[in-house]
Amino acid sequence: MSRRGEAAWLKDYDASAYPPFALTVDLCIFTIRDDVLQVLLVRRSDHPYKGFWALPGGHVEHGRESAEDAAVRELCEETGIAWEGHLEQVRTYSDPQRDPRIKAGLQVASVAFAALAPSLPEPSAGSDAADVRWWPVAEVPELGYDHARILADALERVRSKLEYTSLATQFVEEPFSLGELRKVYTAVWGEAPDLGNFRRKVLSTPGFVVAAAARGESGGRPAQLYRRGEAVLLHPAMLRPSG
Amino acid sequence: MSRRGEAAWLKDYDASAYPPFALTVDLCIFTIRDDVLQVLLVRRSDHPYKGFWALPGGHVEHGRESAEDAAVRELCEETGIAWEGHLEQVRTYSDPQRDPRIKAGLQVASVAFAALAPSLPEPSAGSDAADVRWWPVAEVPELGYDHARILADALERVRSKLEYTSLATQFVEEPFSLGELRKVYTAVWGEAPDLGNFRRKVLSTPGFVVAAAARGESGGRPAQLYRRGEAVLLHPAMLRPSG
DNA sequence: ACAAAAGTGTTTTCAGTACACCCATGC
DNA sequence: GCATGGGTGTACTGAAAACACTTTTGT
Repeated sequence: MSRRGEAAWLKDYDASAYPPFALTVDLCIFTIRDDVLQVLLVRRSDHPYKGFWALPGGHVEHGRESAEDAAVRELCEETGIAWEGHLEQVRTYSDPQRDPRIKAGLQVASVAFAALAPSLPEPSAGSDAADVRWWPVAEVPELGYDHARILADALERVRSKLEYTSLATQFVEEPFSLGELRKVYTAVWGEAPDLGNFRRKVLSTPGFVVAAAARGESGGRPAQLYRRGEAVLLHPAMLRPSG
Repeated sequence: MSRRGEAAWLKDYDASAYPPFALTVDLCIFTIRDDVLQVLLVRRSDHPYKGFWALPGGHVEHGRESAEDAAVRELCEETGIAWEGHLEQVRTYSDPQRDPRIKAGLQVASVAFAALAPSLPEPSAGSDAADVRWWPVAEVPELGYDHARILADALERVRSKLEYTSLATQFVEEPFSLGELRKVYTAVWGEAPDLGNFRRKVLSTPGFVVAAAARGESGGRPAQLYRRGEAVLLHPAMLRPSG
């Protein structure tokens, strides 16, 4: 097939033959504050679901962005920081009834992402949000759209990814101690992995963490500090305490 | 928020304010034929990528379907059977440049699915395909769009899901012998798990398989037959031989 | 001295690995 | 008998679980 051949059919191509979908992204931005897993929610200042708490997100800009690009852009707009951490596509939600705008002839499909971050600055409400705040995942209020479902899926994804990847290191600021890293697992799983076994598992997995020279101080004995290693997958997995 | 309140803003909602996306599904339909993992491909009879082999798929019907619904419908159209097996959403591809129709002003986002099936009837070419056939995954030709990438992602998903779920049972017809089930792992991983260890792992996992009364005959000793159990997750996972 | 956090051993238990061996059937 | 596929046994190894214990700091 030649480039010239492509151009020919493109001239005749009728884009309007296909009814329009809107493509949006929804973000589950997780962090750990006060040793508890928290998620960023915004209170909607516009219809639909005006007044409801919901996941931050927005429209993918047509012709210029992928859903991933849009997620990074929205993350920046919502949290005020240039995103550099891990961004995980969870899944896409496209049920026609999931967004009330179907009644106006618009079917909205949304690509959900999970983002993990070390503790972030307190966010400030943007243009399209009446309020923004971190919520402990156990205390989230009723959410608009199908965001309760999306959040549940994202949470399960994060929990299980901790088991077989080095994802937990995305929640801590470098350099970090093994105690800090263990707190991540404790917060996400709701139960603390055994201290000794945890240390052995992390240190015996090549590339999970790499030692950093410095030592910090807190209340007790200074800890050896580490940075993130190159390893992504854990083989075998670190199993959560109660299966 | 009242229903009455919703109706009010909907009247003023301008759906055309958002540029149109097309939403499609791409299907990686896997089966095992001749003890080899195979995938269904179609040869495109229309632009774009006319003449290229590609994954089957098509447009989500606006206002009437979710991507999952569309996947089931396309599966039926492509393979001629009412789908009852497992359908796994892999991820969504939305890079503006992934589909040449962006030059005609249409950005096409595609939700990819992986479907697993026991051996299916030989497919016949449908209206929008010049040819249809099964391809061993090691021998697939050059593909149109970004389908090589999609297929690679789906393959990796299937391979890893065999490790920690009972997904393999979706590839065999009930009732099945453990030898048949083991062939699934062999085909997907490219290496045979140890016979004895495999049997022990499967039989010791509650709900992986349940014994069926009948016994079959082939060339050798008749095998105990099984049906799929209720278990979905394997804890701990069954690891593939070479990491 | 004592609290707090880091870090080390040790014993038990269990699961994965590798491989050898026995069973039932058709030809 | 022997090929074919089904099925069992066992010794070796290594990692996970549970828990006790020691070390180094701040106050």
